[in-house]
Amino acid sequence: MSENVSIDSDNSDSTNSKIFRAIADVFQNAQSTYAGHRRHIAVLKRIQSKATETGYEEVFNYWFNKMVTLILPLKRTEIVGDRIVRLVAGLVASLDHEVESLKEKQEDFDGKEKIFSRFVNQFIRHILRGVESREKNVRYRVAQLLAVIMDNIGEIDEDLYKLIMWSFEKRLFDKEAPVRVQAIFCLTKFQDEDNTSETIDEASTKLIHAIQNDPSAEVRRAAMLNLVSLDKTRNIIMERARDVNTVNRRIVYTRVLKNMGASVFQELDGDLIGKLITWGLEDREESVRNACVRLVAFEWLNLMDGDIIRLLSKLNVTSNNVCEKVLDAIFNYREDTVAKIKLPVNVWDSLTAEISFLIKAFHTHCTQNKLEDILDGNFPEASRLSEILQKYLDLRFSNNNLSNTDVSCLEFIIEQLLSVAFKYDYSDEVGRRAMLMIIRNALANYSLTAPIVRIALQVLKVLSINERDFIAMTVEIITDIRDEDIEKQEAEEANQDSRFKQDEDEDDEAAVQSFHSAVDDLVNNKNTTAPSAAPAVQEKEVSPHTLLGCLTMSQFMLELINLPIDENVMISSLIDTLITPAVRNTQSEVRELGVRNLGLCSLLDVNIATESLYLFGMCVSKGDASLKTIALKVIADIFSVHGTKVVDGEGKVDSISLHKIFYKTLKNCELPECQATVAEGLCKLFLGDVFVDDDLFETLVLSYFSPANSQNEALVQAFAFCLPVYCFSHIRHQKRMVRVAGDVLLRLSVLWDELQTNDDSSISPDSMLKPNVIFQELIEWTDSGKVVNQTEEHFEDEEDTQLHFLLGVLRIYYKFERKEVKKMILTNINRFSFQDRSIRKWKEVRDILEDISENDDIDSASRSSIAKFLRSLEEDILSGDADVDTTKDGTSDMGERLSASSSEERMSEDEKPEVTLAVSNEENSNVPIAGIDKPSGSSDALSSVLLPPEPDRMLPGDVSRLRSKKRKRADISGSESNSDQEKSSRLVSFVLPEPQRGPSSDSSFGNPVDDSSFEDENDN
Amino acid sequence: LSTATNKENLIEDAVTSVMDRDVMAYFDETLKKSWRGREHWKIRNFKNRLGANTGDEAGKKDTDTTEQEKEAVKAKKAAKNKLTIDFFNFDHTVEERIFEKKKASIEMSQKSRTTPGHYLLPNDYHFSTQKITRLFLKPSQQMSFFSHRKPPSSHQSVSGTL
DNA sequence: GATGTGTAGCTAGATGAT
DNA sequence: ATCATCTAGCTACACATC
Repeated sequence: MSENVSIDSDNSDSTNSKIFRAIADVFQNAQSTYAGHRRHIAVLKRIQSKATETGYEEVFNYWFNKMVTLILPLKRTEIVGDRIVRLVAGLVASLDHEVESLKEKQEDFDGKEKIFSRFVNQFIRHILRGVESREKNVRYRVAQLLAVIMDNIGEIDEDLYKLIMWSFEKRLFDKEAPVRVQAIFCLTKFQDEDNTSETIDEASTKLIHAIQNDPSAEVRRAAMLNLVSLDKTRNIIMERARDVNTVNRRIVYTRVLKNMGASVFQELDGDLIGKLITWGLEDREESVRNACVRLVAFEWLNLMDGDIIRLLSKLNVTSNNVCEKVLDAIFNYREDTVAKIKLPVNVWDSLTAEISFLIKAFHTHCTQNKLEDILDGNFPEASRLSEILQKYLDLRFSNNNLSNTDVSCLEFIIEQLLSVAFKYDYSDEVGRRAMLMIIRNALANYSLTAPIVRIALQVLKVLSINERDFIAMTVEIITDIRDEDIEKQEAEEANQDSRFKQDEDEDDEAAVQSFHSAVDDLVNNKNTTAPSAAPAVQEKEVSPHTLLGCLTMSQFMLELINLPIDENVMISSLIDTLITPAVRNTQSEVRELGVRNLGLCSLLDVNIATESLYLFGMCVSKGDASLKTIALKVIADIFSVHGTKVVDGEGKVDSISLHKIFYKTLKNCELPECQATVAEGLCKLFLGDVFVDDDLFETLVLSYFSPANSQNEALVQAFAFCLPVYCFSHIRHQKRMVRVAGDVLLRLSVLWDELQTNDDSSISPDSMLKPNVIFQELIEWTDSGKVVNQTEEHFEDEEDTQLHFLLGVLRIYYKFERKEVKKMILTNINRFSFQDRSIRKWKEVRDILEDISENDDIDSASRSSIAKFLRSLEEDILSGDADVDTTKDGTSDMGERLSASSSEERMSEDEKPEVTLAVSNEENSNVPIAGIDKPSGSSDALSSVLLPPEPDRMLPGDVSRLRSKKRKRADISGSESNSDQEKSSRLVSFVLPEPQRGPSSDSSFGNPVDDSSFEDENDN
Repeated sequence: LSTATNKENLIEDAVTSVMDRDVMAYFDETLKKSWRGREHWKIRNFKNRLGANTGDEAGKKDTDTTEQEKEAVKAKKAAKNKLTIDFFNFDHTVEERIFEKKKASIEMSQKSRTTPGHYLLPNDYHFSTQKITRLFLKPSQQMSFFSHRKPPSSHQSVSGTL
């Protein structure tokens, strides 16, 4: 249509030209500033109106479209574009408003409405011509225009809606993120805001898809802020509190939740609020934490008129463990509010869950900040506190008609009071004694929940004269509970007529029976003294419920004490009468508690630890996931406390067997929690220098990078934290990393290579880090400049430095067969530091690199990286330096280390540089190496990684990673190659999950002393 | 153990704990941003380098640079503000190019349209030096690793409670 | 895909308006 | 006094460029 209108620029008087100039004039002025837009809009409306009246409506439209078209190519940041867009928005808004008001007044509505509709219709259709333009700026401006039009228009007709929907469906997947953002804005208006049906409308569905799947943080943000808040969409919006983007996370607190006002407490359930606040307060980014603090301590608290109690009740204090953090935030950021807290004397008589919690938090806060005056002013004497505690204990336990909520509320109050009591001032002896009485009484006579028992024992310990006294009291209580239970049972048995509990008794029968036999075993085996209780009582045993109670109490007690057991006869008796039988109990809950208790005892006594280690090993080997986890923790703690003296000796457990258990657990992807536990435990032990084995350490590093474990967040995060801490905490640690780094890199590169080519694997290729990233991380970890507490040892010892790692990698350079991997290595060598002064090694590095540069087929990036490296090397190290070898430099070739049976063993001195050069030349010709190095090319080595390591197949391909020098050595001492192969198969099996292969899988360890020592016992 | 040894140990432990605290704080600080390990460590490295480079210079240059920056910013803003479109005289053929479509795709690859992880962070296990120096079974008991170094054989790592 | 530049979205302190 | 508005400066992310 527009094409019919010709522009006759010569005839300046023509109406056409007048309209053109009038419109152009408005645009010309409007582009430079927002000021005057209102006037400009009025002018445009007048032009349009006049043009329409005189039959020039289409001319107006033509020129208007033309003007707007001119700003379409402007890039996003061009303010001129935004101004014109705003002008259009203003015009549309004004016209729409006019039509609406006319509609209300019922005058001249039809005409205006039609004109407006025609205008909007043709305009949208016009700019939509650019919706798929090749120019991203055009697509952006088109989407932007559409968005602001939608913002300012009441309704559009069905056809237009469909057209826009159809066009913007595709723009949601535009290559350019800003276009997608505008597309989101556009669709926002098409959502059904008061949708009550089950289904979600089309537009919202698209926003939901974008909020979760769009790679651009800004698009997800736009979707998050514009998705309508319905029951169905709320969780989807709130989960953005864990968005990978910091701003998005922050906005959940500063806008989404803030804008909800007090309705959050109605619309979100308590669990979700708890999670949101926990996430916010624990976020790694300070800005997010601050945003969350502001929301809670300012917005929400202000909504409650500063009433902390009201806020706590909104947060369901009894079931939400976020409240502690919330109060911390309030205490730290709202000193105004804290200053207003006054505890009236009578508050203690009518405690609620919320009040008691506030009291506890307030007390903790005052204690931590040493606010003695406030403490004195608000908290009563210890004796009074004990009365208060007694009162609530009575309320809880002297009344049989309590509802469940009453019970849990009272228990919550008691727990808070005990927490207060734990940090209380007991300088008043009367108060101390009063409290002591009540605590002892409560522990002995009431059936307390585990959290209450725990805190009560902590209080008891504070009140006791010394640790021995504490132990004596606690053990006495435990014994009393047991005896009383048995007496009660006897009494019940005497009353033969009462049979209403028959079923339960029968159920217990079996457990009791096996418990008996277990105790018999124990007594016979260990020759320990029988419990001091009368022998006749032994016929009856405590009920499972009481047993659990005793074990729990014993556990909490043991967690609090440090005295050696040989100074504590009472604990010995506890072990004999309670703990050891529990370990042998068939009920898993009892057994787990028993193991935990025995573990805690082991921490106190090296002999118990040594004797029990076998049992713990068995638990790991044979137990279910939860028993395994406990036992692993026990073993780790035992090593942490006692070191390695608990193993390898007369009658002691073999450390090799334990190591095998660690290996086995670490590679068992079926039990990720156990993997994570063992990972953390081993890291601790390496950090404590309890373990110093290079092979085991290498396994840890491989587990970290293994694609099989990439989904095990706990494991990955443990390593991500511990490995750098290990490497940077001591130079010895770092040297261990240096020794394994080359081999780690090679193995993982081979594996990555295989994953890229073999896409049939169940493991997706991108679940593994690319070798360059691994290489970079290893370089970082081996940078001696990052080690803390550096001493002279540093400079004295030139062995196993980062340079050693570099040299090791370069010496096996041609093992990295894939060109991509070679490039990744070469382009990262400049990350190595030049701290090492070992001239001879640097020269070897130079020689190898020069050789690679000359002879290997590498791309320009690699080549320039080498050149750059060599330049820096000349300048920093080799400049002006004669051929003097300044170091003692006992060659420690990576490969040789691998073939050595012991990690600590130092290398032979016969290494010559020319050997390496010869190797390089050999590789240059790209001739596959013959002989034992590579029996069947690379694929064999690769398949050995991916295939389950068969026991009888000793992975010949893997020997190939030993280069010429290793070959020499292997020839000389064949016995060592065996151990290397054995290690290979073991390590390799870690990298990928082991397919289920039944019990024979252990044989892959190939060690004569296998861990079958942990296999037999339970099977009888 | 004699009382003398105990005393020495106490003193040593005190010194140790101070050193440990510093070292631990250092590690917690430097590693807090790379808790997800892998991929994500890169950002930290990048930042470290920037910090290291700018550390040395200060003082006089400060004013110079700010002035220069201000000028530069002004100049740029001026340049930007200058851009105006002539709505009276324009190239009428431009419209052709503006609406021209592209042969190549202007859309995202099919693969990047859906993401299983939904761009959410994983659970944060909050590993810290505090956490890894605690015993599993007795979380209140801290071990000291970082400066309390003895030969592995005579190792007795648990020191004090806390 | 590494690099330097630009930008969005705060954050804090100053200034002015009510 | 309390509340808006403005300004400079900051950082993580996005963009552009090679």
